[in-house]
Amino acid sequence: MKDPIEYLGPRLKEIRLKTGLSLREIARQLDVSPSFVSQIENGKSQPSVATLYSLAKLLGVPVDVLFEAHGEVVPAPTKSSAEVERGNFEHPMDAWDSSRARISAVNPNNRSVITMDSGVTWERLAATSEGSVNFMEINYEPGAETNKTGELIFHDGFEYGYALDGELEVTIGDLVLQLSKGHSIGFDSSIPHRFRNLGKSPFKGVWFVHGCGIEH
Amino acid sequence: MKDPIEYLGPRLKEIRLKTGLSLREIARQLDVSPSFVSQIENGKSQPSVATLYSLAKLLGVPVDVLFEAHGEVVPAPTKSSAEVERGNFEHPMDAWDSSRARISAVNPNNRSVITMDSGVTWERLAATSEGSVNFMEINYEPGAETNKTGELIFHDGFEYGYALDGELEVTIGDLVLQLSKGHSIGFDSSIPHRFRNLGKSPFKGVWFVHGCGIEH
DNA sequence: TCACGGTGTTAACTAGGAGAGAACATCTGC
DNA sequence: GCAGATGTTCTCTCCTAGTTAACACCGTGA
Repeated sequence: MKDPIEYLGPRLKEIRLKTGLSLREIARQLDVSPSFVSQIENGKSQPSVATLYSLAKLLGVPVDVLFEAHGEVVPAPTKSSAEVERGNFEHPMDAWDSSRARISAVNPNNRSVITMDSGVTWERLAATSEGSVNFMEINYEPGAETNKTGELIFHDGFEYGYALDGELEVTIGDLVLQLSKGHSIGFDSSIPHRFRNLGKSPFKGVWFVHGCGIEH
Repeated sequence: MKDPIEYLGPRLKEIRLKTGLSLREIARQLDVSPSFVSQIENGKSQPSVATLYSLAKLLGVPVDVLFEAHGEVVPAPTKSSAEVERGNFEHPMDAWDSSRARISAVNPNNRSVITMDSGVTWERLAATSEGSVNFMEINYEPGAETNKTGELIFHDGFEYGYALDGELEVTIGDLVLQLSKGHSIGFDSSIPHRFRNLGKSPFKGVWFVHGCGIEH
């Protein structure tokens, strides 16, 4: 039996490529040098347990899978299309300014709307006074995706979603799942993720994003 | 959040003791010095990935287990069907224990359910690892109310709601409003509040309760 | 065409810690 | 008493995790 640790490097690279993150981006997040990440992936060096752990966390996989010899390669590449302009801010909970009201009630035809890339809209469900929170209905038109470049995004905090209508392909780390009416999810937003509507009808969902107030 | 790596040593010791192996025996098997094993268990030193791996293998546990905070390995994530319990706890976000998973996906017929007083149920929408958060679908049968005594309740944190179906009378402070499909609210939970279903059909809504980040 | 930003790779180096080895203080049971 | 377990805490060494270069390779745009 060969040493499973030999596979660690290649395995890491495989998973990283699946997430679409660059080696340098990983390094930036882990606060190590890019060269070191390269050395790890090529088996020229080994991480400490600490970096191994945060590496696994960042990629959204349990540590154990890093020791497994082979994972099946899922294609899931990209597909770019027409260009649109986007609302851009680095964190989804900064989408709206926080209000001062302690109570907020919103009815459906009265919502504040933000239009993102290519058929993605956010409608605010409550004008909260909390700065670190965003409560909204998200809409993905058929073909729409979080990021038209196909890259996965990540940010501090947690995200919770409830599917109201339509279907949504959700990719979190190397986990891919299909969300349909009534399904719900919750996940650590620091795991790289992406949503895509591969179906024929628009997807609607109740979404809740909140930061943990951690700064880096 | 504390560094899970701090737990590694104690966790190892705990598991080792459970297996009945002596520290020196472990050292012999791993081909390292007994003192080093001791240093690891007491957090005075950290193993390399290689020794960490063979350590886990020797103890017969997946590596991930070594990073979990405290005992009770028990992999089962409460997958089974609707378990029914009576709810009494002081704060709605303590309704379920926080899980360790960073990603949680739940489908509608697989939710963990808590039955409250008089026709009120909570169904968990995500087994979050955040302690201060609760993401759920709430159900108010016709005639059901938050508190059958008619009193208003309050607690720390914030609450956000989205009405899926039916009607709900919401009282927050001296504000009374009617929630119907598509309506949404958000409010400071420290304001005394109460919900009542005065209609003829059950009310369903997506609810999100979260504390102010206070640890307990 | 060159410049510039991105990507991943390798070499040379260093500081810190992984791990050794001894000596320590317990407990048994003979 | 001693001989054998157990786990702990020193001190010390040498290896290696992680650095800073500089490297070559794209694209893209001016």
